[in-house]
Amino acid sequence: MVAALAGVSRATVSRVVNGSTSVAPELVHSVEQAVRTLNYVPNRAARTLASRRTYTITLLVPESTSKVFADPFFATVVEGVAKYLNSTDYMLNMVTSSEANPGKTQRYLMGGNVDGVLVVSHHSGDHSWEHLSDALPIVFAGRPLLNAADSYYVEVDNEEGALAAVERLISTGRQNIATIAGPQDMPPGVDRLAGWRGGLHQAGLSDALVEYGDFTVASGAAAMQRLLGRGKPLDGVFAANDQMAAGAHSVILKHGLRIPEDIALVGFDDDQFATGVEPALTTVHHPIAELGEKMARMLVELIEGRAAERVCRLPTSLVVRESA
Amino acid sequence: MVAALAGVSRATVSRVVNGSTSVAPELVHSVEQAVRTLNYVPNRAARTLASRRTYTITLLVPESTSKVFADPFFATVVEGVAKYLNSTDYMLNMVTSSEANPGKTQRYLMGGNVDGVLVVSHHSGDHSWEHLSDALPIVFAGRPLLNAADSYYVEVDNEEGALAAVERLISTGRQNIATIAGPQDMPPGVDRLAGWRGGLHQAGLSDALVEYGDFTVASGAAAMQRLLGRGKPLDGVFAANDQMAAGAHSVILKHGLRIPEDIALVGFDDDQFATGVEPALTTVHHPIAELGEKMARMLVELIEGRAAERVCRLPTSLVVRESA
DNA sequence: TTGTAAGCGTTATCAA
DNA sequence: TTGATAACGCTTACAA
Repeated sequence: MVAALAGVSRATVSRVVNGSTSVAPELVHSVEQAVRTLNYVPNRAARTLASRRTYTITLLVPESTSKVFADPFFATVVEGVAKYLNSTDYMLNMVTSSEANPGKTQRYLMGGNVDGVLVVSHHSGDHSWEHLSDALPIVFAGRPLLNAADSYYVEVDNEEGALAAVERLISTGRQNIATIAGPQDMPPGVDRLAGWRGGLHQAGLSDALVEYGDFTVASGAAAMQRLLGRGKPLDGVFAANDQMAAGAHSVILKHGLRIPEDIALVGFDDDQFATGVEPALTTVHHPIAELGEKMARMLVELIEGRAAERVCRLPTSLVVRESA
Repeated sequence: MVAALAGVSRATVSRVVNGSTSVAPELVHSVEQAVRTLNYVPNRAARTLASRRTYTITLLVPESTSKVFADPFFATVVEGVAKYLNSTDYMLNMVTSSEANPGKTQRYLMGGNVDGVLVVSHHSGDHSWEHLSDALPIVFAGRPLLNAADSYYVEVDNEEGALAAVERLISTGRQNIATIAGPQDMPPGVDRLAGWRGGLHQAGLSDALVEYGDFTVASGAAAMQRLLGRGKPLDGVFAANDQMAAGAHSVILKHGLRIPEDIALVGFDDDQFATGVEPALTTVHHPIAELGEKMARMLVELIEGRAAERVCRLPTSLVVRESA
C-alpha cells in the first residue's frame, strides 16, 4: 500500500479511508493528500476478502427475462435503485435467474458474493427466492404473495390510491361506479379492488359492477364491453391500471359515449397509457422510481444493521386530467 | 479450503476447479466429489485478488438514466447481454455515470474492479468514455460518432436494411419514393439515409424527396405533413424508424389517403410501433437482443485475448406486413 | 491514537 | 503431475 509512504502505517491509512473517527486530524490530512497525489483507489477484492463485506447488491431478475425488461415498471424501479446506490459505496449487479442454470444463481448468492438482494418479480408468482431471506437480507418490490409477514418489501398504497380514485368519481357526481379489477392472485389486483369497494361502501353505493381483467389493454376492452353489456346504469369506471383503462377508453368511445360526460374513467399507475389517449386519463400516480429508491435504502439499512421497517407503503396521489 | 480435506493440496483443487488439463483423472474425480458434498463455492474476492481477474463486466449507462431506461432498445440490449453472460462465469454490473459523482465511475472502472465495459449510449453524443479504451476493453452498442476506427462495436447493418426497404417499395411498383430521415449527427440516421439513396440510384429513381425528423412520432408526423405539402407525386415512404413511420401513418390516413394503396410505408426497427398501427407496418427488423448478445461475446473474447473482430455488423431482414 | 502482525481464500511460482 | 509456499491488498484484533 503505497499511500503508507506518506508518513504512517497501512492501518492508519485504512482508518482514514474508511472514515474512522479515532485518527489525528493532521494524519488524516496528510493521508488524504497522499491518496490524492498517488491517485490511490482501494482494491475492492482485497477489501472484500479482508472485511467479508462485498459492497455489492444484486438485482434479481426473474425467469422471463424478456418480459421483465420490456416492462417499464421494471426499468423505472431500477432507475430508482441506481439513483440511491449512487450515493453510497454499493455497486449494483444484475443476475437473471437463468432457467438453464438454476443452481448457479443460488450458489452465487449464497456464496458470500453479495451483501443483499433486491427482487423485482412484480408479477409472476414465482417467489422461489423467499427462502434466501434467512441467509441474506432481501427486499421485495411489492408485497410478496406468500410470507408477506416475514418479508421486507416496499409497495405503493394500492388501497388508498383506489379509494382516492373512487372518491374523485363520487365527488364529480357519479352514482353508478364500476371497476375493471386486476387478477385476484396478485396483491395489487386485490388491494385496488378493496379500495374501490371501500370507497363505495363509505358513500353507501352499490359494489355490484365488477369485471376482471389481467392488466392488459385487450382485457380492459373486453371487460368494458361486458360492463356495457349488462345494460345497467353506469356513469363511472375505475380501472385497476392504465392499460386496462386505455382498453376501456376505446370501447366507451366506440359505443358513441363521451368521456367524461357520459362515463367518467379513472386509471391507476400514471404511465404512458394515461397520456396516450384522448381525452387523457385521470389516474392514480404510482411513484415507481421512489419505490426503487426506497427499496435500495431499506436494503442498505438492513445490511448495515440499522433499524429498518419491515414494510414501507408509499403514498399515492391523484392526477386529475380530462377523463374524470 | 476445506475441499483439500478430500485428499489433495489446495493447488490441485484450484487446478481442478479451473479445469487445468494436467491433473490425474482420479484426482479430478475425487476433488469434484468433495466439492459436491461440501457444497463448495469458490470465493470470488479471493480469486480476484490472487488472479487479478475480476470476472465482472460493467454495463455503463450514460448520464440521463431515466431516458435510457425508458428506452426499450436499452432494455432489449441488456437482455441479450445477460443471456450470453449467463453462459459464462462473468457477472454483469451496472454503473450509471452519475452527474453528481463524475470521478467515482472513472475511478471504479480504472481501479481494476472490472475486466471490461459495455457502453450503451445509443443516442446522446456523449462518448466521453472512449479514452477508457486504452486501459480496459470496451465494446460499444452502435458505431461511435468519433474514433470509430479504433473502437470495438456492434451495429446493425443500417444501410443494408434501408436498401431492402426501398427495394420492397420498388418491387411493389412504387416510383416516387420519399424518406423521412433521422438526425444526421447519428450514425443510424446517416446510414439509413444512404441506404435509401443507394436503392433509388440503383433503380434510376430520384432522391429528391427527403425530410428530416428526430426519431420521435411527432417529428415523423410533421415530416410527412411537409412531404405531402410539396404537392409532388408520392406513392412510397421509407421512414428511418418505426416511431416516425407511425407519425407519418396517422398523417397519411388523416389526409384521406389509403395505406398501402395510395402510399406504401416502410419503417425500421420492427418494434411495438410497427404493430401498434392499423394497417401494421412493413418494416426492417432490428435484431436488438442479438446485438446485446454479440456485444457481450465480443467483449469476453477481447478480455480473454482471443481473436475478435473490431466491428460486427448484424444483418437485417425485412418484415412484410400490410403497409407495403 | 497509532503501529504490528495475523489473517481473508485464492492463484501462481517453483521445486520435487 | 503434484505440493509447498509466497503473494494478492486490505481489515482488524491486539499491543504499545
